[in-house]
Amino acid sequence: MSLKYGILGFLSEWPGASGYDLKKEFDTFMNPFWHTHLSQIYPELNHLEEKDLVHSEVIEQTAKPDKKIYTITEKGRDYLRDWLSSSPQSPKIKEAFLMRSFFLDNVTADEAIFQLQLYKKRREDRLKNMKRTLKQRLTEMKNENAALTPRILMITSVYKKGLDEEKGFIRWCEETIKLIQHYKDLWKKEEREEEDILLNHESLKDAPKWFVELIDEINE
Amino acid sequence: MSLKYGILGFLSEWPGASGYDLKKEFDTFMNPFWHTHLSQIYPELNHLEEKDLVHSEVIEQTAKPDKKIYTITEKGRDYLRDWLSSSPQSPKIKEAFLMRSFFLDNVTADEAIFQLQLYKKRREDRLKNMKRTLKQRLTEMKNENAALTPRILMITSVYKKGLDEEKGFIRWCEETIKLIQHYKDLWKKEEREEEDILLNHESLKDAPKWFVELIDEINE
DNA sequence: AGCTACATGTAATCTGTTACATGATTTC
DNA sequence: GAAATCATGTAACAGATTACATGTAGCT
Repeated sequence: MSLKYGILGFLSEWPGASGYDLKKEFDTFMNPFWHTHLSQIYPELNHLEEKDLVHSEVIEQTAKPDKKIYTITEKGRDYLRDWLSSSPQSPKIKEAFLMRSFFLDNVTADEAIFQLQLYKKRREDRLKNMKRTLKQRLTEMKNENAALTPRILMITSVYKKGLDEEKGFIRWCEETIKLIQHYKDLWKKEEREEEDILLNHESLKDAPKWFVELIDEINE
Repeated sequence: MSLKYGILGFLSEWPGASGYDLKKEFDTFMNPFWHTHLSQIYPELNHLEEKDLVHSEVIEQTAKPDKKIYTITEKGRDYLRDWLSSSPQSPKIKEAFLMRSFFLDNVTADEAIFQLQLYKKRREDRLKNMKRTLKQRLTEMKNENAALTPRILMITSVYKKGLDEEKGFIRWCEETIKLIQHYKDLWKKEEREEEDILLNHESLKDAPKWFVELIDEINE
């Protein structure tokens, strides 16, 4: 549903991209907020052209396969602006790893910690790549034309959020690992039942700070 | 792909839920990380039962339609644990509103600000609902059995992240609104071209702090 | 009289992913 | 000699969404 707008949005600023170029952009520059496949891009481009929202031109190349480059039409720009002005919906969230974490009491504390460490690494890699891509693009833009534009503002703002998302997940993994380590004994069922740790202020005294704060926040 | 694990995970802790019950849980308790539809839940439950991962029982009700309640089998628990121990993948992010924002230079500054205000409201509503749900569940758990369990730890940790996500988006909307307001003139094309604002330290002196910091962070 | 909650499903459609197909050039 | 890059697509399958179907009880 949103893919077509991503394509139109990208073409609105960088005309003359091919389907293959677009895929590379989704994998790098647009990676903080969207991903897709070539097998979805090509039919979508054909569909957009049928509706006269984009227009294509075949470029013959030597030593490389021919390519079709696309330009957005005026009708396409209107269509994009209509979307940008339509009422934004509440996000439809699917965070597979948070779902996993929600049920991590089903495995051992060590396994849970291991999972969080692995996921933290994935997010660290994403953060590194994002920084690299942003730096590269800002440098390119500076070299071409050093003027600050609305375009650069919005890109920077979205990247700020993208980078913060990665940092946020990395921090959360670390905090959650500490939490599990602190309460590791709870995972050993044998040691429970006798003396239960209660969900009250005294028992939470030396628990990680954020955990205590959350319990407090919820109880006003 | 992950839906079945969400169902198994939920049934692993709250046995005796119907498809209808599960939908309510996805809409409330599991809302911070997943969403789905009844028309996806019912076939999935039948599929899980065919594979002996869950087992159902029809409960006849008076004044209400009959319902089928589900219990996870031992095979189902193994299947869930296998998933929980499998290697977590890098997230496949689709944030429609960030994509929108990335292209908001295509509409006026006022329209962009309006969009961000609307989206901020959506996130504020989500935050309120999440807090309400968490408070309610923690209260229920306390009343039943005040013991701190791995289950409660993981739920709390995931909710901490869910709440932070909402707060993070709300803050980002506010910051981005301020940024657009600060650079509003850039959106009026006529006033540009004459004297371009450069992407350097002097021109960024009175720009929002986070914006300057990001530019610095990227340049090491 | 109309709406919401309860409860389970199917059908049609749309979106997304993996696999397949082709073929030249460049890099390891 | 194998793998990656460039380049465009189709086909099959999996997952997600909207619409349709049915019917009672209770609330406004």
